[in-house]
Amino acid sequence: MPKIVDHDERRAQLTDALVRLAARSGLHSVTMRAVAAEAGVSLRLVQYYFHTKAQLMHAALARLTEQSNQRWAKRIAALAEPTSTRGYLRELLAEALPTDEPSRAFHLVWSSYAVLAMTDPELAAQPFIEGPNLLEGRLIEALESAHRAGELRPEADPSTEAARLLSINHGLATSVLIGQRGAAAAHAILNYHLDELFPDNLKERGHTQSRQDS
Amino acid sequence: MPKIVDHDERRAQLTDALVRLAARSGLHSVTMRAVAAEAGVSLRLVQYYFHTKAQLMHAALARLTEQSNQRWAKRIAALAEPTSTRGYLRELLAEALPTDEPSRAFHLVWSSYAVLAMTDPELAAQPFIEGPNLLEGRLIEALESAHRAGELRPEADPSTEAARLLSINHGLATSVLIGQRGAAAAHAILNYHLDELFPDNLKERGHTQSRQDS
DNA sequence: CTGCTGTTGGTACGTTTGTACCATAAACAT
DNA sequence: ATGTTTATGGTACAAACGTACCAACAGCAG
Repeated sequence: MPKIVDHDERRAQLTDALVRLAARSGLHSVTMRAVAAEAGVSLRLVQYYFHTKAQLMHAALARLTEQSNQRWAKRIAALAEPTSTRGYLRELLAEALPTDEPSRAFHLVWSSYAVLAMTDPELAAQPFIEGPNLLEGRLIEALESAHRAGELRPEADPSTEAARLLSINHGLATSVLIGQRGAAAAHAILNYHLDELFPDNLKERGHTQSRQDS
Repeated sequence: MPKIVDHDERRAQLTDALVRLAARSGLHSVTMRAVAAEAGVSLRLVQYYFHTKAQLMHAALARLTEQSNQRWAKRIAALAEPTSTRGYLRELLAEALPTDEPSRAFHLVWSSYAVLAMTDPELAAQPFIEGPNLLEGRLIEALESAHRAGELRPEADPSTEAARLLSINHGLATSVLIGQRGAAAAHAILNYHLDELFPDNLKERGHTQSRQDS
């Protein structure tokens, strides 16, 4: 058996090229030829690894969510152990905001797919919504523990709070992508919301959550 | 001069057909021929009133925002005079949520345009973001008056609250469009937020805002 | 009626799309 | 070397796209 090539890695190169292209020129400008050119390979090779365009699109979407999950995992792993729930949430949501360039690219392409899925049942069946759902799971978990610890308002409902946070985050993300708001303004609004979520008069019991990076 | 036809009305028919088509099959499936078929006219007619496809797309976007503004104006005009600020906000945001079919169509098409605008500078220059901006203006206005009336938390900032409301609303809207959440769940979260915005312990001074439709 | 102008329908051209096919060169295990 | 897999090139084809062009009809002035 000659010329052993990692097919998955090759596919990753191609789907990455697709994402790069989509982030730059929009998902509508993604063609087999354009992807081949972006990846620096021949059109024939793209056809070799993805028999049809739909397969390529689906694979790119899968890789997109996979990369996003990896970024999240890395970010919370890099988080210092003794962190407040609030800091944890902010770190989680900061990744979900299109601040830096890779995050911006991700959100742009993901939104493009989301819009496509609104009218394409086959794409809607693809569980790429799991990205947000995974985030929502972590949010619920964190909020429930915070609620048990008495850091939240007593009448707060953790799962609803998680949904609200997620909605705010997505709304802010698109507003930033559209250019309606700057990244700083989005972060400010997010912090405003977290301020309300964690009222000051409840957390006056010497917590070590002092590290305040504005 | 023979055969006098209202050009604007004709254009409206065509752009409406475009929006209808885009809401059903996605903006990517909008072609000159498809729009002509949807409107029940010939391709030549579409070319006659819109020399190029870009003009047609821009006109449809303009009409979309115009119709949206009209719906808002009508909705708040139909609102009974003695309404609480909270009821006013809920009415305003209910229109901005893809609950009924026309509202769903509007959000779907608007999101499609928004995604396009992220990579198309010419489309981004088009001031179709004014729709949300107009809503934000009304929100700020209402929240400022409510703040002056003492219905809000004293430390609340009306303009930030407006931005937050708008973000929540947009996030909820897309989650409903994606099928991640039902319309009822979205409304519940919205009411949850409004409950927090207008705390009960502040409004216990015999206001006539009793009409509570759940 | 005759003729001009606004309006419509049909048709065609060049380009780009996804997909398909065939031959061939390069790389590596045996 | 032998043979199988990987990769590339070229070419082609039907379909759909935006756009342009040309003939024909409808209504009003003279």
